[in-house]
Amino acid sequence: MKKADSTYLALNTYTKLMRAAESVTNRTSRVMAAAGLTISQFGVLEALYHKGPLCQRDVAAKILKSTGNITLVIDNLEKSALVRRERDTGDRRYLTVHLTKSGSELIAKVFVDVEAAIVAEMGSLNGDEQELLGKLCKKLGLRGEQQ
Amino acid sequence: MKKADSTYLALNTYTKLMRAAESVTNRTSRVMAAAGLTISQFGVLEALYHKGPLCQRDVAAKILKSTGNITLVIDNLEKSALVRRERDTGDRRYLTVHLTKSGSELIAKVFVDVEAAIVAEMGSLNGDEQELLGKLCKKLGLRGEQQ
DNA sequence: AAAATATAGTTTGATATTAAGCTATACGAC
DNA sequence: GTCGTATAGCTTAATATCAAACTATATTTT
Repeated sequence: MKKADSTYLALNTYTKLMRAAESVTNRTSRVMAAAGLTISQFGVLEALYHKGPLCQRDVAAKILKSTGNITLVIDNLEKSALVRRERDTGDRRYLTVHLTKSGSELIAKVFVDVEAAIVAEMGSLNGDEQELLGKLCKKLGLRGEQQ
Repeated sequence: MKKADSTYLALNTYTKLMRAAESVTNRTSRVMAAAGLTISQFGVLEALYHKGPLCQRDVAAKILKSTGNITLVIDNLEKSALVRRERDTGDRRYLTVHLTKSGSELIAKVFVDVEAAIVAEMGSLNGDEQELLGKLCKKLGLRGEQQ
């Protein structure tokens, strides 16, 4: 394969990967928006829902965002009374973030809907195709971890 | 395949797709950041570079963003003297956005670097794998167009 | 021609996001 | 115990992003 061809193929593949990810994200985020949640807010609630109360640093690590960002996202979730902060009595630097009752109820419902949306999105591929896509994506993603 | 299994597979595939896209984006955006450009700014400059002068609406359509957003991005590019706006003499509602000399020089250089970064990213897959990934992603992406 | 409608771009208000610097707390070394 | 360092979280200043309301211009209807 000539250099020009391989460059063309790489750019083409890149574009399709980005479009697919964007397209899937757009549609799943509509489900979140319908519940009044942004993608980040959903990410935080989901982390708390599946891992239990976490300190902000762990929340940040879980959804791969900066701690400054998490402060704001949790501020907004707190205003909506979906989470509450609790100062750790042992180490007072830590704030543990808890789901409130209404936060817990909301995320339980929205998570099911988002899950269904993702399954629907992936429905354009059969099982074998999904496995294949997963493997190829993993190979690409791994590049990152190693560097 | 049981429902639980197919749901699990779909969620798993989704996660890998997102991670791969994120990982590739992170690394290509570093190349842009090194040149002092954000992803959006790069997108605008690249559109103008390959399509010639465009009105803001067309720029917005090209990079799939809202027109309100484009106003700001172009404001910032204009401050950096990388583009200039020109009021259309025929239909005065239109502003045509042009690359300046320095904008043109910058994007010519940065585009080559970004292209190289993308080729490097895709390098973890061989040609056949890239074609396969492209096909699978296209199937996923298409869902969007049809709806 | 005047009124209604459509279109291009801007503004506003909310949220997100990062990097970098800041405060408060904790902990280990001396 | 005090000092230096590390850590958790907050703040600030940019930029991004959207939706919705708005302005200016153009076009269509009547």
